[in-house]
Amino acid sequence: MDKTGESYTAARRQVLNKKIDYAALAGMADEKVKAKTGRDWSEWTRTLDAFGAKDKPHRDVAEHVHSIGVPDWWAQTVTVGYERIRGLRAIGQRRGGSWETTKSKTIAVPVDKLFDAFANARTRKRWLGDVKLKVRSATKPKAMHITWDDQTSVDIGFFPKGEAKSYVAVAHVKLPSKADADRKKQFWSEKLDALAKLLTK
DNA sequence: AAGATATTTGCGAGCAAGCC
DNA sequence: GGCTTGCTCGCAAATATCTT
Repeated sequence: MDKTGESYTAARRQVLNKKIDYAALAGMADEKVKAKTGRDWSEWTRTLDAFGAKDKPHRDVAEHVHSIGVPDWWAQTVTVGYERIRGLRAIGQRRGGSWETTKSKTIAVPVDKLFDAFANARTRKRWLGDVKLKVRSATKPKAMHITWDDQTSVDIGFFPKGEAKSYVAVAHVKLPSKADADRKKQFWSEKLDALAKLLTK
């Protein structure tokens, strides 16, 4: 790698486009934001800096954005994107500094069966392995909440998707660091695959 | 390889319940 | 009472997968 050349290129890109990769940081393409909110990221960054968004809580910023005429959902997106650009938060980081990661999977099986695979300890063991967890609560074929063996918490949601299909969404919250979040994401990715295989077979 | 379709992802809101 | 934590849900873009 040619470090000098790289940073040189990056620097030049900044000068020429003055955009850097805000879009990548924010996780939302520049054209999209521009189309929906009337401003692209560099403009938003300027606008919000001027507003003093850096020192304000999310809610206030989102409200301000909304008051400018941006629709609900986009107000959130813009606010979160800004915070990421400014380094106030990273992907997966929640209020209070904890992290979360989500994983979901569509499986060609009715919700009941899917729910069962989680609710039934024996079935669960077949794809999840022997994990020490505590089921905090379980609501019919809709959702389930679990306390993991490391005190983190796992939220699981089950949703029907047409006739015989359904999908499960796993959210692992309260992770202490990004490394943990990454690890859990990988973990769930594998387990969910295993689950799909098991049920689909 | 382009286009169409399906799946996946991250996030906050709002209400309920629990705790100081 | 007021604050924190838990529970559920919907949204729209991004990414992956399948067609042709």
